[in-house]
Amino acid sequence: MSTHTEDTRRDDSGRSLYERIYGVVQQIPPGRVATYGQVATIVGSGARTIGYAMAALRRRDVPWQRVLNSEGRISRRAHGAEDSRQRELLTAEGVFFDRRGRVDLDAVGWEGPDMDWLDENDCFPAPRPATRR
DNA sequence: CTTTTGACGCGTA
DNA sequence: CTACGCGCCAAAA
Repeated sequence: MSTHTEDTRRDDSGRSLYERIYGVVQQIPPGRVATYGQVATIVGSGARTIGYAMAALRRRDVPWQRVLNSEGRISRRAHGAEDSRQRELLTAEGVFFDRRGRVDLDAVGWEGPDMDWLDENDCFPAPRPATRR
């Protein structure tokens, strides 16, 4: 089909940036969480882009619920409220939220893909998310 | 082509 | 703790 408005940003393996992002998120194991910034560093883009990709997500094979913000909280949606489903899904896989609605990134923060995976997928290492302050 | 719109992060005050 | 600014940038309008 000869369109000119479709996504044309591809890497060497023919994947769009969003597809690469989804590929990274799929590596996060159950019971662990990554941050938007962490995924961004891994794919080499800005943190907000990860949020856009999650918002645009239509596939069901991507564990989007495991991506939290740098505070270890569920980011608010455009409407202003948190997604209660995200918290349910994480709770169901054993991720504990404290009274302030935060998870302990030091305890459940994902360490990222191993070097081989990063290499094969043209990604970069990123620091494990940690509790700030 | 331009403008708008965000599931972000971090420094500062 | 809250509030604000600004860099970031793909996608849709």
